[in-house]
Amino acid sequence: MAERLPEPRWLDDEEMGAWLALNGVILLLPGALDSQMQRDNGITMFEYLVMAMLSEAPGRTLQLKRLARVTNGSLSRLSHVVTRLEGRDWVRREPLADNGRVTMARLTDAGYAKVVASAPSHVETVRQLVFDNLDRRQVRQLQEISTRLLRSLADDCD
Amino acid sequence: MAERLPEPRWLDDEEMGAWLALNGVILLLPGALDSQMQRDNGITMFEYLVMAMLSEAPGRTLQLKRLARVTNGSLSRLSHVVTRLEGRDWVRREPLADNGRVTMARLTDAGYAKVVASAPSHVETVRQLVFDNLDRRQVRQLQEISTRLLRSLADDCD
DNA sequence: CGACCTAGCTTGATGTTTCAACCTCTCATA
DNA sequence: TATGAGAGGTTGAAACATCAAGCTAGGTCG
Repeated sequence: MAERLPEPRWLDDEEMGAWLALNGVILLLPGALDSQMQRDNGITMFEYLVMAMLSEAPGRTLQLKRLARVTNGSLSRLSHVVTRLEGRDWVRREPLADNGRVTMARLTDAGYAKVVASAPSHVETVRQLVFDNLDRRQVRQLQEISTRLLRSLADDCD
Repeated sequence: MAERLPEPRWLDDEEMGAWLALNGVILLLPGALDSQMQRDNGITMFEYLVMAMLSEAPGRTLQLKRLARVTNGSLSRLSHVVTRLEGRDWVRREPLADNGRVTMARLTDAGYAKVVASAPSHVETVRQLVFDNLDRRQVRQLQEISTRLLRSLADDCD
């Protein structure tokens, strides 16, 4: 449990300040987005993400593995979600003829309609919670910073 | 479901890029922190946060309502977590004599020891996942940006 | 004093995520 | 042409969060 390492590299004041603020954001933002989506559209943020990614894919179809990657979710999580979405007739699983171990997920017309109907209120929320609070310069900084963090998070779980 | 509002204020390219990256971060970072904490210390990130906040409070004691606020969690969530932590003898509930409807949470000595033992590996993880990827300037930018977002998130749920 | 109102907290049901185990199919290799 | 390894996917159980309902103690106002 206790590592035998020397003194840990503690955070200094600037780092601690940044960390507390970031921590609050990653704790509150997902919840805020989720509850808006649930209230206005009756779906999870993650379900929306899955369908949104499908809606932009060629043929509105994507392999589950690939879908898992673009949504930053585990394969297991995705499988459960796709099962739920199939139950609502928004997505259908389709086996691939020439490769028996991949499964494709295809967005149905009803699913596409659902995404289209849910998008406006979602974008408005993102705007209110994120971009209305930042100026142009900060938007670019946010992208640069997030991209760097994302890179180190991504190798972690690949 | 469909608002009767005019055209939504869609995101432009820069905003969309920033949003996709930020979205990845808020999707992956909590999971990464949680799984490190679980693996190395056998507790949830949120349980750690609760105990860490208590460890810095005067008398290692805080009212549940207040504890809920500083951890950015709901009262209900907190109540469940405190029950779990009581079962492990890390926290104790203590009614307040002069006001029968508040409940205090006090960190036990064992709980304090647990926080102290868990801190180093946690800090190391935060460093690897966040600060090792940023330069000094970006740390300040991150703080400024996160603080702004946090402000708009906080009035949302008060 | 007595009836209501609200703050603070708890609880149980429901839904979602995670974890570990498992299955099936492909491909490389002998 | 077997055989083993590993990729892709599924599933059930356990852990956790959220939601709505409920409970009790303090105030408030008639």
